[in-house]
Amino acid sequence: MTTSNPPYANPWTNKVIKCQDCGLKKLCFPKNLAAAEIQALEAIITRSQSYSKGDCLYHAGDLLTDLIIIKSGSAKTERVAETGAAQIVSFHLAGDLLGLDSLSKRKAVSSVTFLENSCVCVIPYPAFNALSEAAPQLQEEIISRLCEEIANSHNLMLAMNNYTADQRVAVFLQELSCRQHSRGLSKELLHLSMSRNEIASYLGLAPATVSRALSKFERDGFLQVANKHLQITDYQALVNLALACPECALAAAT
Amino acid sequence: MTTSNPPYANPWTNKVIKCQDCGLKKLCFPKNLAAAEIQALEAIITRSQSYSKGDCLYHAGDLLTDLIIIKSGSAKTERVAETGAAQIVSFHLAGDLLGLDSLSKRKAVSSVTFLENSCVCVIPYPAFNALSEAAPQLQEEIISRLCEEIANSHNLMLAMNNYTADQRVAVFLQELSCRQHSRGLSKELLHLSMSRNEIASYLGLAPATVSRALSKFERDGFLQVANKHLQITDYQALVNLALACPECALAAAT
DNA sequence: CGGGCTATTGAGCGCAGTCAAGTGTTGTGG
DNA sequence: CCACAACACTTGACTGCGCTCAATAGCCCG
Repeated sequence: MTTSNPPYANPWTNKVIKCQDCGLKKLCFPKNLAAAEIQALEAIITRSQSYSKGDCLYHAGDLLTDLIIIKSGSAKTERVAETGAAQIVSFHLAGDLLGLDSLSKRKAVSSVTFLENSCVCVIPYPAFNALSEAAPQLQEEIISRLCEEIANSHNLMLAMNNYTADQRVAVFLQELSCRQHSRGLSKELLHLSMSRNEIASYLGLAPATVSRALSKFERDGFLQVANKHLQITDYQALVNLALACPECALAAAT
Repeated sequence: MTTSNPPYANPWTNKVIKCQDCGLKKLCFPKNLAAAEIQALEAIITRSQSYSKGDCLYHAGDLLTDLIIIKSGSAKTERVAETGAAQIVSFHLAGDLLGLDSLSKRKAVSSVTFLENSCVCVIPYPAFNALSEAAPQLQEEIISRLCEEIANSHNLMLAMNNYTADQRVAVFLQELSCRQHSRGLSKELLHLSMSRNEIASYLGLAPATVSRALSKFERDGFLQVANKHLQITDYQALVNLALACPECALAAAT
């Protein structure tokens, strides 16, 4: 799975990037940590392992040995029932922690797959646990992330149960827009790394319904669709449709 | 909200019940803790505050100052969107921790309401935090509970998106049956503390659809319905319909 | 015993799913 | 670099599940 490039180094530049110099430091795991703690983290992080589009980080049932953070790229978390029914439960962007739902068991309850070529930072659990004994803020940060994940799930459930197909797609776009924005990217230009199929699974819709919604938004004049490149031309119209979705507030706070 | 009875005492017997003597000790928060830690917990727990059916523990936005555990009774967690759309995201039974989704912010993102007359144990956050510095197992336990909550949400999402109305109701009954069973109660006799309306909200269905599903189960001969008292007469038939729902495995492990 | 609420059941309709055909896009090998 | 194959997406027609609305029946409280 892992393509072979030197550990501890960015595969593009072959240079080691420290947390202090990382573009994600305002957003990523260490955002609330003191300088000394970040320095301690530096010592145990393996940087910039890279994966290709479609690579699987782990499957349900795998043993987990590390805390993984997306440095660049994106991923999906998918849950599969014994019946074979599958459900994408979250999309992950740069700065997100992966495998939070499996943290306590150390055994994956879902699978994570990369949606594009991606790099990750790896923190081995033993070293992390040793570190968090000295720095309780690390545990706090983990707990905070877990709470966010719960709140996100609940919001998604609310949307799935109470909103129409069009509204759900609007919520999805708004959420993505907010998350891109908080990463310093444009609010209006969305680059989807996931397929229509994956969006449909996430929102509990049929793929055809997602297509129809996007086409409708284009007809209604507030979105331009060019395959995976979307442009929101009237943000307020989108928000009106999504009706002040709570995801956005959360994503903005992240 | 709180009815006035002496703190630290069971309102029925007026006797203080220690964690060691509590019927829930196999299931409740301290289940994985060492004797010394439980003893330390004892010192900071306020026991047996009681609430009446319909009482609200807290509303979204309220400041949270304590960790709350249901000692007896049941409750629901409800999330309300700015649009007014409401969604019940979980039902809580004895031994459950309340307000996990609001833990990190110390400010409720959802509201908790009791479904019947209930008693709770209260652990003030400051005392709890002080204690967990000395006993990291406490933090571990919290993290474990949070992970379970995430997994539960994801399972529910999966059910809502992939299962028919009948299957969802079957999943709900099976889940409840498992949770009752792990609390030492019957697997077959279910006593619903929630209304059809609340079940419908939880499952993302209309109340009428829940009624219809229950009537159908009765016609099909594996369930007897007498208002809030249900009896599962063919458990396997129910499981076949719910198709090995993952909730059950989780509830059994709790 | 009556009032109010909750649950059940029926009739009809609409949203979104399914199926299928057609179009566009991407990646691969000649 | 082009041709082709495989795949992803769009769009249309039709169907059906579950929602809505409404009327009736049952339960629980004072």
